[in-house]
Amino acid sequence: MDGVGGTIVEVEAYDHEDPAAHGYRGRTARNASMFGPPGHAYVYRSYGIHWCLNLVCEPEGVANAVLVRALEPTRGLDAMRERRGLDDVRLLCSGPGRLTQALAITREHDGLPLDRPPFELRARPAPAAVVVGPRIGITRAVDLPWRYGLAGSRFVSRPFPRA
DNA sequence: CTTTCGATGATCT
DNA sequence: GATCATCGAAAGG
Repeated sequence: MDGVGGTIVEVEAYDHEDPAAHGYRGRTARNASMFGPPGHAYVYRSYGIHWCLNLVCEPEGVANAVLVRALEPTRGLDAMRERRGLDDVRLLCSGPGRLTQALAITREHDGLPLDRPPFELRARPAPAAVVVGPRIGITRAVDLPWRYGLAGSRFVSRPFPRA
């Protein structure tokens, strides 16, 4: 993504039968890309201020997606700092609205494939240790433990509950 | 440390 | 008219 990026350290799952998901009540103009082919982006405006990035999951035609909530920044740190108006690496991408600002993701990226520029999504070289917990900032299906984080990462948007 | 609250606009009812 | 998968600043302990 334009020379900036990092390692995904926190995501949340949104299933098509999940009352908290945008796709739950069927296809609309906003969530159309959620119903499109897997491996593409679903980007929407949040609270009129922020953008949020989802990775559309299979199967095609079913509204399953994963919200990217935090990255550990690895490339283009200075560009991110400039966009965010911050120096603290820890705060550059530790939140769904923050990482889209740091990466300059907007509605223009909605529906784009994640394996081609400007995106460049790659698999992690080795399996990661993962921690789970309840999702953040939602009002329905609050108890589903569908928030996943990289164990021990200091770059998650908020700490995970202690085991 | 914690809680509260305003910003801001598209989307949905 | 109400809701919202957020953030950051401000105020209170």
